[in-house]
Amino acid sequence: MSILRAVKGMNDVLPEDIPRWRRIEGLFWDTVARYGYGEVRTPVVEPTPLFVRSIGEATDIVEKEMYTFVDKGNDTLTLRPEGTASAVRAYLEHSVGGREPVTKWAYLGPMFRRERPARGRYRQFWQAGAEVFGDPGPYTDAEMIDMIVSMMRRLGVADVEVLVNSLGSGDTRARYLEALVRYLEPHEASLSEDSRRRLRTNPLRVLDSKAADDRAIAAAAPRILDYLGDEDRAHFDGLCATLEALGTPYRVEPTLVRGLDYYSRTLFEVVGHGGELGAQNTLCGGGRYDGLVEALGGAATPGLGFAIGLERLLLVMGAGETAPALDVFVVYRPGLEREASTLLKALRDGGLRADADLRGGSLKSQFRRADKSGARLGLVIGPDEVERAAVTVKDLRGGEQETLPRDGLVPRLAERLARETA
RNA sequence: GUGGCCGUAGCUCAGGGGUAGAGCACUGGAUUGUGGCUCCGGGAGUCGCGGGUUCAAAUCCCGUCGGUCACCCCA
Repeated sequence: MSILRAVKGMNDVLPEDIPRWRRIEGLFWDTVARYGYGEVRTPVVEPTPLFVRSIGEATDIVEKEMYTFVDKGNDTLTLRPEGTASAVRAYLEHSVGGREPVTKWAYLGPMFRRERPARGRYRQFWQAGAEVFGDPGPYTDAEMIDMIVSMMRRLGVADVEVLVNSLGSGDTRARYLEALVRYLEPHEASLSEDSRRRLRTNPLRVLDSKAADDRAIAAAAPRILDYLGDEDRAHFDGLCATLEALGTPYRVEPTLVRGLDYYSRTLFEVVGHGGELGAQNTLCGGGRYDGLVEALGGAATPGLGFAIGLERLLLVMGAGETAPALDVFVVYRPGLEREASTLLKALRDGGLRADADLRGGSLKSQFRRADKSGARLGLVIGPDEVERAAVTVKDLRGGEQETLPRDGLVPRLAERLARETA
């Protein structure tokens, strides 16, 4: 394993790409703040059993994708493969439910899954997500979906589709699973190997199969929406009606299942259609997990959450414009390094983003660097300027320049830059 | 995890047994203290890595690592 190569499926983000990331992050935080969420930060490692018990023993994530290791104290730990389990753990550990009836948390950070990497799918990938504890919905469910869609719109991601489904709860699920297995069993011989296995371990997932034969069988399978009990039905209808009231386009997708065991009732996915996405076109996934908090040892508390894959969003979001990193670039004649340094300090202390090439070199080469830096203004210091206690200020877009007194220069420039950007 | 395709300069790529190339990028210059356009010059590559075949391998063979596509799955 080369030490000069990032671990497979894990990536560096270099400064030139950071503005796009910042745009997403900034918009995410701005959006969730508008909806009343507070930020939560949890560790990237948790005790392995937390994930096994929340995500589910028979899921792909737990079965084959976790980065699990034994630390020096002999504890078995896992790099978090998703954010909900940690959020629930923190919610319980700090007894948050006892202090407030409804809790709205948002988070942004790296997640880890050992899968075969591909475009839009990495072993360390970034998710921005949110959780709501204590609100049974369905209005919050609709609000959350609407929040995600409007955020994507603001990012310039237009071509998206919202898929929703309900997995019901308790009785509904039991009755449906029975009907589903009864339907699938006669077709068992025609199912793919994976689906045959899932028929035993997690029959719902058979609906999720992309294999052509499986799809045909799944298409004719009984639909969970036809099995919803009265309360589940009312919940789902309430979700749909609220989405319509909010003007959020959506499509009911009865075979939408998703790979985590903890979901109940509302389930949704936002898929993109940009050619950049390839087969990994799920931009966001989420749903309701009303049983999870209790299953992990807390009081019965409804839960709802989603996560957006940032790398995928990056593939489909609009280019946007990026502001140059510098306001001014100082250019000086050899021998005037001290003057250049003190001018730079004054500019920076005055709140301007200023730089220079302190290696010196010809004015020509310094100006070339000034140009490449994207700075708005070039400041020139030569013997003439020093003698007159002045600085020559050149507009690097137009080219016109004037010599201004050094005294009062910094606030003057700050004002000029502020005026021109406004 | 299975199968296909691809790895040559920082980037995009040509070269498919006989001395490693182009464009862009980087860098120096085109007379005195001025960038962008143009012109001239310069630096830069263990041809992903390891093994094999051969007088000779970037080129052929095997393995391996990485990327990518499909499957699988998901964000």
